[in-house]
Amino acid sequence: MNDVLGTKREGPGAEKPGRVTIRTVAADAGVSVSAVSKVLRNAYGVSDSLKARVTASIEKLGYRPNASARGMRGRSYTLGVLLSDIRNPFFSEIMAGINTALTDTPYQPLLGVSNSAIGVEQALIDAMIDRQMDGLVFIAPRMDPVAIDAVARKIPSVVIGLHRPTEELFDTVNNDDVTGAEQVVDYLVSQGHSAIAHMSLDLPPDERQAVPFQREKGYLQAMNRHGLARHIRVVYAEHSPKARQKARELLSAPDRPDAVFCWTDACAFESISAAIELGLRVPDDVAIVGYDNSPPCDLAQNSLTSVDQSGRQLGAETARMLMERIEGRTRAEHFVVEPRLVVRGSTRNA
Amino acid sequence: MNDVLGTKREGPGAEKPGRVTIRTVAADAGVSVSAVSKVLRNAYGVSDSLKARVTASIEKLGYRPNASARGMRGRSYTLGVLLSDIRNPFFSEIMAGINTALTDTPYQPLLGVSNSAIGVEQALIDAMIDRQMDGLVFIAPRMDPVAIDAVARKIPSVVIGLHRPTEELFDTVNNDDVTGAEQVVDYLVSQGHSAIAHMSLDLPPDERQAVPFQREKGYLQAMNRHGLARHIRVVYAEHSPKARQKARELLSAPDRPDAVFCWTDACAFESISAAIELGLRVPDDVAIVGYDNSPPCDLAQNSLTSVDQSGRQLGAETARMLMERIEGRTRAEHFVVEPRLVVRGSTRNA
DNA sequence: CGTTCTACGTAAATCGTTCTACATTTTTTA
DNA sequence: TAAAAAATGTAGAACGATTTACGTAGAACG
Repeated sequence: MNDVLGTKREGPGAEKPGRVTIRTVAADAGVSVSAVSKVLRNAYGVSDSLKARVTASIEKLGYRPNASARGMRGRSYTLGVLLSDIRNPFFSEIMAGINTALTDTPYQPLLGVSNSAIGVEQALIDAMIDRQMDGLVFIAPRMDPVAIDAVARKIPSVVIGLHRPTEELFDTVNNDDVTGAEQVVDYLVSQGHSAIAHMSLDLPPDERQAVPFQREKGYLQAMNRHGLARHIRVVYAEHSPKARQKARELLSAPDRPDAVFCWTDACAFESISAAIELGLRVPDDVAIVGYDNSPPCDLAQNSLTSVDQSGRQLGAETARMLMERIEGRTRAEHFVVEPRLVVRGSTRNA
Repeated sequence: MNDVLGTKREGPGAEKPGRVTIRTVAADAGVSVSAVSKVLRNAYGVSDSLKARVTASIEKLGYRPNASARGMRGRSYTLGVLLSDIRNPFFSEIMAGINTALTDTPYQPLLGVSNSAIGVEQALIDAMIDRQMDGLVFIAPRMDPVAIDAVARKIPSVVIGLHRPTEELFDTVNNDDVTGAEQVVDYLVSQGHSAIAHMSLDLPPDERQAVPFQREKGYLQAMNRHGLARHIRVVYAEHSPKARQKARELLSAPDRPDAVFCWTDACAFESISAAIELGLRVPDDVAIVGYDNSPPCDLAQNSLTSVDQSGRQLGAETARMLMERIEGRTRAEHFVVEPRLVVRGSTRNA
């Protein structure tokens, strides 16, 4: 009922059975807790002999620092990754790049999935800040850019898929979407197409920095440059199920385009599906192009011509930049990779 | 240089500017820190008036509890989800189910991605334990089942995709893979097929509880039941790129099967690709069946007959079970959902 | 030989919660 | 109306690390 002898810690060296903490290590190595902490953090003022002793004890006891305790004092060594759509196979390439770049660093990436729901996205960010994450990666966020500013003011952030070349609050990582889209149109024109339609994402009109808008911009520029202004036709659709319906409408219209440039692979797969359902041959009746060059492009049933933007590289750069920011860099960096068109059967007969 | 007035906390109510903690709230509401904590945890002994006052202050100040600090004392309200393969679209259905079930609970799921690498998987688990996660979800883990036992002894765990009906240390969530596989074979036989091959995953021979093994078992049972023992043929392949090669070999052999049952959709998509590359028609020359009924099955270019196991439901059940376990349930629960065959064009002409 | 640096260690405060053990009402019961 | 029980609130000790401020040897210096 009352304090039985032994209920409370008995002297500085004692501890609960089974639980290995920094004091267990200190006791085992015969040094102070602070000394162990120094070794853990590679801090200044540690002799080789002390370091060796402590390291041996850590190894022997299988000690692992408690991340919550660390989080209370500063670093949690955890990076939050905000994934707007787990279904997008391109994003998994990015993740692979991030994971690889973080191997052998003390940082651990943990993902939150928002499914493009803005409310969820904000809640997820709050949850990550509550959890003392050291930094945040946004992958193709849907939320209000102003809200991102607010977050970046609180915590080091890198955003993938948002064009803000003069942003100072956070770093950005992108491919050159305008150029990529132009490449697509240039190529289709070179193949003899002229009635080239574009399928984009249904976005609020103020999101000029968003990826779909940039791709649309490249499409429009190139169409105009080729003197195809009268063939310009942009269709807006939401995500997958709706995209197929829109594609069906587009492809069954009397003035059907002879090529469709879809803003993302997923949309292109839906378009191929719609074409097949309508009895159209790809590419003979209609050529189809996607964006991201995600793994399914390579399947023969898709054989989708697409724009490659090297997700792994983007991911790796992102991880590097975020770590730099956490270590203290304050000037923003904006990384842009050049996209590259990969031609496959959806635009050309084998 | 030395302690300037104001450097240290001045009395219990003072705090660093900008940082809203539980004491800020307590000061604002004119109550004790413990009282606020009680309100936060819905603990016993709080009057309505006190609760109202505290809630108002929390709202007004925009206070959010620090998860690290909570983690130090017990709950971190974070659930770790171990995803063995982020590319698998079926897993994203599971995630959607988990997310939905966790909305309006205090728990936040965070994902770790292992890409089926066993070393990474173990490291990820350690990282999650270091971060004081309240519970763990394993989605189709590849690691040694004995290692899972060790983890489950430390932290409440639910495992999806591991058949252990008598396990007491953790809960499991599955569909009945044996039945599902039997349904596939039964259906193919009813459609007149007999030379039905099976593509499975290349696994160490001791993993009897793993999903691919269960599906193979169902395949074998059904084949035998139909008197098709001499047609039994199982091909083992690793993940995607290798699977296509194996499928190509299988389908270009002189004794080519007239139907292929693939252990998972991804494998089936690769098989369709291989068939097309070889100039074979699906389903006329070869019928193909997958497992999981993931979203791409529905695309016309795949039109893949597949076994549905309702990922959303599995995910929701998982979340429920894990929360129960965290709240104290110790008896294991093993949830099994009945699979259901969804017939599409890959086995039947439209 | 006394003084000043370094290099190496340590003690103790601190981070923001939770939660046990009381203290103080208020209500119920006898 | 006194005693017991229930309801409500508080003080303060954890939790496990980091980090500041210092103490103590030697080494280097004049």
